[in-house]
Amino acid sequence: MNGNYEQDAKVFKAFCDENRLRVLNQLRGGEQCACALIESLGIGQSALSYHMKILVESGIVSARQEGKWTHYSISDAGCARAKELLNEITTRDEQQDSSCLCK
Amino acid sequence: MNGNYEQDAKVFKAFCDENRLRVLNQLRGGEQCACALIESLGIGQSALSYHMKILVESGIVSARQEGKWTHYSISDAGCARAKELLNEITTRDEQQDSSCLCK
DNA sequence: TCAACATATCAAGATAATTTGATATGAGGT
DNA sequence: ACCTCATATCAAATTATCTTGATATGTTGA
Repeated sequence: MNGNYEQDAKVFKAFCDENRLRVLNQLRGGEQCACALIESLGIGQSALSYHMKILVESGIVSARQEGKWTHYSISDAGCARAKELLNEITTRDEQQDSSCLCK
Repeated sequence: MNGNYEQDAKVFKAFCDENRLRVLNQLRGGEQCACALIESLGIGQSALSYHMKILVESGIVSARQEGKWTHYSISDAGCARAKELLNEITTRDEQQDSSCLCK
């Protein structure tokens, strides 16, 4: 763990909201434009935009502009990074000693 | 993806708060009791208890009572579950068709 | 049983995240 | 240039999360 908890927390924020999980689930089928997401999630345009911004900034989703449409897709690099992070966070660190002083 | 987004989001909430990431990082060194965590994180007793509850309920941490002390440790099963989930969420689903109707 | 301690819970306030509606930006077509 | 459409941004209201201090619960040892 590198110590920049704020940055790491940001990555996982992608996954800790129901609407964002719904978006991600839909993107598992492949690239989608905003209009398709709005329709199938039954969410306001403004709310979707808000969540997509968080997803893109976390690195988990990438956005591609095509004329007036924005197409979103899951970013392999971003996901790989998230998996690495999760591994790191949950793997024992032999450098640390665990001696608990209480008792 | 199973569709219970609320439950899945709960798992990732373990990782999206700075203080919880600090706790997890410290637990990578092995089991720790609450008093050790309070001291090294410089956090109030009540606040730690709040965060530990979230961590335990997410399944990522397990608690072991020993007399008046509670010892916390990273749960291998919970972490495995989180990794599975993350994999599922970020893996392409061939069942879904990705046709985007716009344009 | 009582006092001391560790942790949990509660209620209040503080802060942050989310939703909504209104407006801004920017692309395409006329 | 103008109009329309897709998306982004903003401000306000709502809701969720986090912190703090006070109190409750449960354990240990005298």
